[in-house]
Amino acid sequence: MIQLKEKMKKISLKTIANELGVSSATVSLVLNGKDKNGRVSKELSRKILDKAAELNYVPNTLAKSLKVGKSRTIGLIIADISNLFFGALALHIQSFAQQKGYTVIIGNTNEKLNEMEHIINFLLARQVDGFIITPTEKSQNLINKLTVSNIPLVLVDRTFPELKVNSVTINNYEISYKATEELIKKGCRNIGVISYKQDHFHVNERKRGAVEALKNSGIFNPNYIAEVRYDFLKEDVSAAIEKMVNENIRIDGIFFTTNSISINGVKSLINNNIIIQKDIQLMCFDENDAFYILPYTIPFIKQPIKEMAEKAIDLLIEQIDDNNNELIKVIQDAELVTNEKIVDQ
Amino acid sequence: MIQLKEKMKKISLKTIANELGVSSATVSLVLNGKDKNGRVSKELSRKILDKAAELNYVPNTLAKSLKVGKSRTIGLIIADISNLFFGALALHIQSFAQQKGYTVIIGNTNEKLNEMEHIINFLLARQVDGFIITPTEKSQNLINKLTVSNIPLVLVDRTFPELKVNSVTINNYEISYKATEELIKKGCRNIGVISYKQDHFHVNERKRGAVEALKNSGIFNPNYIAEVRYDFLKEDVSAAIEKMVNENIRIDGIFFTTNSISINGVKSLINNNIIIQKDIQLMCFDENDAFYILPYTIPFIKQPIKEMAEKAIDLLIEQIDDNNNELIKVIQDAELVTNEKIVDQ
DNA sequence: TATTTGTAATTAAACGATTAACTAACTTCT
DNA sequence: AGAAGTTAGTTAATCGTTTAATTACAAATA
Repeated sequence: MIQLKEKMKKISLKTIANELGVSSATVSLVLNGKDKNGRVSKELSRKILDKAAELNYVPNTLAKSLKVGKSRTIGLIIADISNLFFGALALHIQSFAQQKGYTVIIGNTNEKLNEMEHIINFLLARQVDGFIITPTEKSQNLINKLTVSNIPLVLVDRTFPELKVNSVTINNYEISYKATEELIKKGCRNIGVISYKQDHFHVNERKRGAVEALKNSGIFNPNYIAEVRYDFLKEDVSAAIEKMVNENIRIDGIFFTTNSISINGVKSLINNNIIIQKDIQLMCFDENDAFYILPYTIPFIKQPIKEMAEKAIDLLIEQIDDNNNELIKVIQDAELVTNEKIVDQ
Repeated sequence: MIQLKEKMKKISLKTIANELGVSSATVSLVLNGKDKNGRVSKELSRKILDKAAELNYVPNTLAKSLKVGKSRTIGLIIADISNLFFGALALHIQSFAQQKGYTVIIGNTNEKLNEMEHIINFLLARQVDGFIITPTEKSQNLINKLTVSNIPLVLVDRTFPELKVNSVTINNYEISYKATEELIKKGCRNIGVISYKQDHFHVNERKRGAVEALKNSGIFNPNYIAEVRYDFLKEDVSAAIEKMVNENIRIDGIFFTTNSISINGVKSLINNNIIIQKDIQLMCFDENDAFYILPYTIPFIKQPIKEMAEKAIDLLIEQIDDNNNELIKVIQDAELVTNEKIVDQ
């Protein structure tokens, strides 16, 4: 026997209006709380509210968005969602957005420019009210196109300093300088720096901060500066570590400029039987779950992820609501976390 | 000087139609590729396509969705997005959905029933075409409400066996039985099991599988079975491990029934100076980044996350497109990964 | 009494797209 | 030549809301 699917009739404003013998405008007014100062009588309001509940009315957000020209949706474009930093960032952005009544649609670019372009167009078609973006390399033109179109936009974590675009970042140079000084204070004299071989302003700022600190202490050694490729992260970090460890003067400290580099660096050190915190002092970027199982804390630079998320949402919604046109570049301070327990072995 | 925001006029079908002096219906036909077999002439098609490109036309998905009654959006409701397993699941679901032309809106319930209800209503208002859900405890009624409303739905990872609802899960009982046998084969005779004190069918099945294996080998000991609370995970796991380790007959193997328990368990063992793979053999649930830095691989049960994601999307879209009414419960086989390197110390 | 004010609703257009039904002008066939 | 078929479009309704403008009536004021 063929079972016909019961075509559950959708409940709309009109359904309620018809059942009550009123106009759908009145129903809309009541259901949106705009029935104050003599728009709709108390009794009718009550009846409408009751009927809506009875029929289990669910408003159609699409129709509303179409009418009012705002979708209360924001596009979040992340460079690499499998990276824990971005995952946490996305989580907080979503949470803050929700608090403000916005939905977030997440897109992942995998650090690819063409994917970024594709996702932006896709989200534009979905009528997002604005974007929060961690831009990929060389996406200046794409970003620029959005800003000249007056589309609300905030870059986060990364930015292009030459562009007139709102951003929320941390003080990459300063905190890296300070973090490197911390290694020096601990007595390290042969300090390595491992960074990406990429055109990312924020990462290069970190490297610059570390290098400056080393130079100002007179212990800078170009042999100890390594650059790894994003697409060969594991191999390159491993090679860099092994080279540093086998130099005639052995390295006694390393500064990693990103969390992905940090994780692979720590793994390489463990594999090479270098005892962290004894043979070598480390400074990582970002807190990391991968270090959770270690019996000690590796010093790291803690980014104010939650605050960045909140600021980004605030900036964006300000632009959306007020059509605020002024350019704002927020720089938030990262924090050094060094409360390590010394490993006892 | 006040700078007036230039009210960038939105480009719609009508804009194109007007500029070309044709009807918007024709434009719609062409832009949707429905201009075949004598609907629109070659030249006009060309002109419309060119004009659309020239004006940088972006279709309004909201309007389309409103008209056709499908949003090509699916709601993904995750119990705990900070959990790596769910993160990976979400990533793959999103990726497969995108391939099929669907957008995913993710909601996070934090394992809370009322948040789950709230998110479902929110997404219903956004006119999602269907749901993929990892349901929280005691959400049977909520799930049931969706199914009786004929809303396309697939549960994933977890399910309620008593409910007539589509699901994609793994063979929790069987793989746990097999995994425990593996520990026994390695010579373990005092095997602990740490699981959640919760009403989750899938986790309880894992526990049942382990317990059955132990019983069938005649080495079941109720003292070695621990249940921890979700909200006090760290403390409870730590206490359980310490108790097991300090029993008069020391434990020589542990089976963890989830990845979060696994991580905390491994951390506790390391903190207690128990040498994993020497003093004790482990079996974890799920691959885990937190173990990435260890110089050895801890045996684990690998869930086919990608395949689960794909199957879930396929099932859901089938329901959406074909109004397919038949009940399907997919059970996929998990895999035992035991290719560990022995730690050399 | 005539006018204003206040209260409680309705009307109707609009948002941007889709699509069934229709028209009009040519071709082709018998 | 008339009927039928093909080609190339248009018309108009519709999806579910919102909202400015309007109406209708009652009460208050001049």
